[in-house]
Amino acid sequence: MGATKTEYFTDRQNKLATIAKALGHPARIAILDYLLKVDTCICGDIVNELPLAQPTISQHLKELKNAGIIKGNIEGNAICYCIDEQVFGVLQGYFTDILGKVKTKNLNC
Amino acid sequence: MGATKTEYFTDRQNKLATIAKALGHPARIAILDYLLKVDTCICGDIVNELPLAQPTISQHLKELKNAGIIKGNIEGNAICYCIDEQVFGVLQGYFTDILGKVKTKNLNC
DNA sequence: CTATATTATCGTAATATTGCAATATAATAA
DNA sequence: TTATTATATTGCAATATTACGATAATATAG
Repeated sequence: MGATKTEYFTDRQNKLATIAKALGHPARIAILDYLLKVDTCICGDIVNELPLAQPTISQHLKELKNAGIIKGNIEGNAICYCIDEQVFGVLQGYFTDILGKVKTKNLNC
Repeated sequence: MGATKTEYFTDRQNKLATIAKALGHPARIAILDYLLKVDTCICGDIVNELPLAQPTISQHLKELKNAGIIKGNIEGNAICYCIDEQVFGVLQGYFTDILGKVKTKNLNC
C-alpha cells in the first residue's frame, strides 16, 4: 500500500492530477513566479533567487519539466527554462468547465 | 529534512500550492468529477462510485475540504458535499494571469 | 590541458502520503 | 432500547516526497 492506484482512474484524471501535483509545492510556484518575472528565459540564477540548495531546485525543475509545465533548452553551459503555455491552457479549460457547471447547476450546501 | 519549508515562501505561494496539492491525486479529481456529474449535492454514494475503501475516500474528502475546494453540511445521518466555487475562481485567476504574462512576453526556448 | 561555472545525479535521512482493517461516532429506524 | 446506515478516526504498513551533501557531467575560459 501507499502507492497511488492510478490504474483505477481515467487518463484524463491521472493527467490532471499529475499537473496539479507538480504545482503543489511552494518552491515550484516560486520558480514559476520567477520565470514570469524575469524578461529573459535564461534562468541560470534561479538557485540564487530561492532559499534552497542547488540539488533541491534541480529536482523541482525536473518535476515541473516532467509534468510538462516548463521546457528547458541547453544554451552553452547554462540551461534556458521557460513556461510551456500549453499546459496552462489545459488547466484553464478544466477550471472554466468546472465553474460553468457549478454555476448552471446552482449547487448549494 | 523531508518537510516542505513553507516559511521560506509567501502566503500566496503556499496557498496556491496547498490548493494544487489537494487536486494532485486522481481520486480527488474523480471525486470532483462525480460531484459535478450528479445534480443533487447529497453525495453519500461517493463510496460506491470509486474503487477505494470508505476510510480512504473519507480521507480524500477531508483533504479537499481542508484546502477549501469542497464544503460539507450534515444532513440527517448523511453528509452533503459540494464544490466551493470560490476556490476555482482564485485558480482560474492565477492561470489567466500566467497565460497573459506568457503571451505578452513571448517567451520562447 | 587545467580551472571555473552550471546543472544533474546519487545516496540517504527526515517527513508525508496513500490505503485499508478495525473501530468509533452520530443520526435515524424499528 | 437495539439495529442500521453513513461518515470519521485510529493505527499501521507500503511507498513517495523533500532536502541536501557529495560527486559527476558538460561546456566554456584561460
